[in-house]
Amino acid sequence: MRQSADMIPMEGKPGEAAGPQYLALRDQIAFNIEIGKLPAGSRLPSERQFQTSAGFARGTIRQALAQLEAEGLIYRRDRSGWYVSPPAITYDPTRWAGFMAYVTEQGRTPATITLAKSSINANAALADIFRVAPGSPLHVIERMRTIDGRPVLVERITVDPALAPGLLDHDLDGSLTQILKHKYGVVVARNRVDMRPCALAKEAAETLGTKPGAPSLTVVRTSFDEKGRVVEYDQEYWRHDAIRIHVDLSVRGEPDA
Amino acid sequence: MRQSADMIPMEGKPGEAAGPQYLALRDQIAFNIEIGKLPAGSRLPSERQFQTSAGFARGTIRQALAQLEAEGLIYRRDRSGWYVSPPAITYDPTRWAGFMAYVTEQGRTPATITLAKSSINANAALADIFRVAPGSPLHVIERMRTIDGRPVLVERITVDPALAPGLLDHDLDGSLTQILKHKYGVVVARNRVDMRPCALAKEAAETLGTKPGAPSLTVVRTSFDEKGRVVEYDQEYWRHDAIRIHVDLSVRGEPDA
DNA sequence: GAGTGGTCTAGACCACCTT
DNA sequence: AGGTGGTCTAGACCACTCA
Repeated sequence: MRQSADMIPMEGKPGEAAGPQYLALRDQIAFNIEIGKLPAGSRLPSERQFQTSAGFARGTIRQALAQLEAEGLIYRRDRSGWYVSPPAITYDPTRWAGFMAYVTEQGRTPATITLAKSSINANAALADIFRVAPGSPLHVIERMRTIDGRPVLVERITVDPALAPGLLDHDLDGSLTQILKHKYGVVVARNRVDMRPCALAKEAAETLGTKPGAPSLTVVRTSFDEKGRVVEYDQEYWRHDAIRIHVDLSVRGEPDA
Repeated sequence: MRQSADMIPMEGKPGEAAGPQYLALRDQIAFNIEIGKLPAGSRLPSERQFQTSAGFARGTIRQALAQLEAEGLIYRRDRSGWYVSPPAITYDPTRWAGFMAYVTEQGRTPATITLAKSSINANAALADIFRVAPGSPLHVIERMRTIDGRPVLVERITVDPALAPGLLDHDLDGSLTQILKHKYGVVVARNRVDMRPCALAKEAAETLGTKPGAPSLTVVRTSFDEKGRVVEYDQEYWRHDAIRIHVDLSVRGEPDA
């Protein structure tokens, strides 16, 4: 039996200030998410069902959905449908725990899939980061990580083989930092993290099962050992609705806000 | 004299892998930004000029522009046009400097405009944060901040009047933390920062001169004094292309990435 | 007042996921 | 095979900005 538009009947919402129609539809969907009529992970009616039930053109529907996506309330699975976003994971760059630990702590189920491992020759940018000559060999690992089965990030890790020869022969689905520490005696002493909102490039979008341009958060992490050598250079692309940054600090330096 | 589409002639770009037309147009525009033909702050040709020169329907043009906006390469000024984004400001939540200091340090010109100041009664959420009874009076300040004349953030600051009576009578265009420290002897000892990508709500969008749904970064900062009382609760909404987070840390705790 | 982006319509075909 | 979202067209009118 086909599912009709009103199998997930949307509640109306008390009148709002007039505005564009797509925002009214956005409000209505957001309202239904808030009150739990559309629980996390559930699927929204199809765009064409909205067309019928809401009476707008499909473009208008898609504007409302794109707005909700930008807000992090819903996400899309390419050519499958729109789904309500699960809660985000909180990430604290000053705490020293990895993905697996974070996610487990927060009552969710993490998983890692290694997509590719290869050896490349350093281009100018990488040569500069690792302080090696351009063309030097570097290990590159590409992984995808999921929370409760939903892909939330793709990452590309670069490691200097001088510090970890034969690294690619290990099982890389766990903690890389652990492998570096226990198998190679390489210990991370300093960490640099850069974050910025961005949009998914085509490739990353494909492996995350979404569309190029989907909003995203780029996290670039550079790890140094006690001698200041770069141990690990990790570029992560997160679904923007899956992560939340939290930092807790005591004062040092001069207040001047 | 009217400006014709080819007053900013767009360079063609070496052939790319086939894909949607809007991505091809995106690549072309991004290329022209990279090579400096479209410098930071400059205005792009109008959508209708693109329609003529690129030969696509306007919807397709707008898709390319929205993609570039999501990537942070361009931004819009409502009903005025599309502009190339200036470089982002780097923000380090572990460093103890305010907006004015950051921006100046990075060779840019900051400014603050106080939009509104008022007294409200705490709702449930705020009462919980400040540990006061619901309905207790609270100071609320709304400000907009600009870099080189471009609005980049709106913020809403809440302060407990018990700690700073008469705060609203001061000039609030400078550093609030300074005022609290020097006029009221209130010193911030601990700081909590939460960040997450989001989309601008209607009001914030209007004051930033953009459209609801424009990508954005929410930064919520809670400041405590040495006794653990909440001194300042600051909700900031940043244009997502204006900010970049940078954290530099030494290891503490257990590595487990 | 001319031009801009913002919103909206009503179609169409396609690639891909799902069953 | 049927349904989904992804892409694209060719119009239209509006609110607003800017000179």
